[in-house]
Amino acid sequence: MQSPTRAKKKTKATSMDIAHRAGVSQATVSRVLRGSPLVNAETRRRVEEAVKELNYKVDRHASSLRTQRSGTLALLLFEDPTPDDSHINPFFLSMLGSITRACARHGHDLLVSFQQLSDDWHADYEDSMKADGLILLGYGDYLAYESKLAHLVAQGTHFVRWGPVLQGQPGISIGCDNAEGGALAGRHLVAQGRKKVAFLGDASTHFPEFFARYCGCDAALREVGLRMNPALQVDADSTEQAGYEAAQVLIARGLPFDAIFAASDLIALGAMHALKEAGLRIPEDVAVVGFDGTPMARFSNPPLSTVVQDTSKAGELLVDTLLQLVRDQPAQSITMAPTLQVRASSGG
Amino acid sequence: MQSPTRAKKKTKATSMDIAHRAGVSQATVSRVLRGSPLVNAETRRRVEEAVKELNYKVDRHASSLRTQRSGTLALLLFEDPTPDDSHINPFFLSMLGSITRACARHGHDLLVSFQQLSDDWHADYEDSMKADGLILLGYGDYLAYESKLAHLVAQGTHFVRWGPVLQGQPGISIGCDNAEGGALAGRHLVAQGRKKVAFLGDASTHFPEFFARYCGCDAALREVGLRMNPALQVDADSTEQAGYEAAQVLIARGLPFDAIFAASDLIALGAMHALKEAGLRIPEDVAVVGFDGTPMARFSNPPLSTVVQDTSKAGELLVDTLLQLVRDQPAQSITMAPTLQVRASSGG
DNA sequence: CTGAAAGCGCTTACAG
DNA sequence: CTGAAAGCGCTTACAG
Repeated sequence: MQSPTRAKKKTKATSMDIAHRAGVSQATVSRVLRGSPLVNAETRRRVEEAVKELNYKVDRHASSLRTQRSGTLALLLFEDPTPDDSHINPFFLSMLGSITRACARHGHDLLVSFQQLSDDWHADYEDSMKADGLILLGYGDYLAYESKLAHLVAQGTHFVRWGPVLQGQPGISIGCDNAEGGALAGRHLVAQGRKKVAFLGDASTHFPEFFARYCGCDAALREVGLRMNPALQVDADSTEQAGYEAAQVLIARGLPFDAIFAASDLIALGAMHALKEAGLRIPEDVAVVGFDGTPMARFSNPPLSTVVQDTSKAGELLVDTLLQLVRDQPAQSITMAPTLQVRASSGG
Repeated sequence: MQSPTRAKKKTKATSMDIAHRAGVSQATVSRVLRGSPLVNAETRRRVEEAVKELNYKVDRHASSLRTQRSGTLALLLFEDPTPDDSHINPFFLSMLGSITRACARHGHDLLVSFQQLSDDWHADYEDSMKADGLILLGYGDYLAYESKLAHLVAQGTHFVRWGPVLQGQPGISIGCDNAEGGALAGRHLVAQGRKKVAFLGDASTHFPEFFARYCGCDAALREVGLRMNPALQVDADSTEQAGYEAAQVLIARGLPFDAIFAASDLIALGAMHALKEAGLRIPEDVAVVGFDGTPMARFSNPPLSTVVQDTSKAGELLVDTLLQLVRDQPAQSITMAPTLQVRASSGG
């Protein structure tokens, strides 16, 4: 099909056109559009009419240039290393959804961008005035990340980060209580009579979120005199493939285990795959609990128990907090409480 | 945790500052930054050095105001009626991901926004100069939609729509060959020996995509002397809940059927739920095929056969085509070929 | 309550 | 190859 004949783009109406039509000065048009209280009601009416007739919209760039505010927030999503093109972590995808909604509710636009951890992102968006503030999202090696955050703080950039609230960390974070989430999983597994809980996911200071989940689970086991066995921990980043391979490694070690606590749902899903291939029954032989509360956890076979992070609320909090920062109001880091969703994978 | 003492925001460097520092005029700075060929190599070097030292970024609003180009594309995602806050259709979520990537590759920013079909979106983004062009995404009643598209064309707005390429439709579309997708499903079910294929999803001109899927499946059955039975069709929009309810309605009708072709994966997932509750075995009693190729299709129980739309390629094509339009280059609608992913739900 | 005027930070003819 | 100057479309003191 050929390109249809395109209507020649009409030259856009400006506030000058509105002024002429309404018989007022351009300044008055601007006052009406900004909702200034010092405009006569009748004048206002005439202007609004002209605006409607000419289908006028304020030019965003002119306005932002003058006010030095863009009315836009930027969401930077990190992925390092670059994953398969089509499969962004579903947890971040739902965050993206709720952040977009929260922005809309607050009358802001949202600029979305994927970044590599290695990129020179730390000085771009706000300096070029594209956005009034930044939302940072993504897994990745925290130690590599921290200096960039410090740089942002030094530059006076407004930003919030999704992630754990850590001692002395630069900037403000909104995050889930990962230790509590781990404890939820651990207590549940203990209640199911499990004693040998394996952990799939990196458990070091490079990934403080995973590490806290591990520690929380360990703490829960210790409440009843048990503990995590480091020999039952296998590194994995948050992909199905990594979970699959990690579970194979775990099985190959030949040590007995009766439960897997996976650092994310994606890891858990991959692990279940490997368990089934090895002829292990879920949950009879091995109970599995994931983390994140992603949509697909409900649909897996068997349905996956998971520690749920409320992405809706998280998105709202991220945007709220960032907007406070942008307005130079005091703001603080927030830790959210996770909940446990028990399903068949852990024999609930 | 209290807000950390924020470094006082330094006043941003402007091209004037760079000019002073490099000992040239502001105009020359601008030329260097825009890559103008008429700048002396040594001059260029000095300017670039100053830019680096002061960490200067071109002010986007000033630049856009002057050039009347924003370097930004807007993605409008329609949802009507408003669904549960957290669950955006996963198919659109992956489109969002691939569109974001494609934009980045082309050096454009992406503004994301959710819209209600009823909103006054048709004249906003481009008129306010926020974006150079629009990408339209979303399900919804096409008949309600069409007049808005015509309006966009009349206004000379640059846009592409994800959706079927229809006769005489306003504007340009990139879409999947839904009839072919339906045929793929139909032929496969026939090959599995199924004869009574039910269809879950609205099959009317209001939803041309679903309708084409239905017709394509029907055509495939007719190739072997069978046909779709309208009494085995139940309306459903693309949610799990609707699929669940539609399957219950179907079962309640009491007519025999040995396969379900669902208009989307979400519908299929909901339907499988209802089938299992009714004691029907998948695929022994009823084979199920979905549509979209969403990630969770792989994880369902049993894994769901589905007609796959390549979201990666779709995102790339949408952005490419829109950019052609923005540059006033000829562009055309494109129909993409779907593929069939056979899994256990259809006894493959 | 309203208008005239300055200025936000760029880009790009125009002149040299 | 470079600079001086106009102007993109607004917002907001300032004066009345």
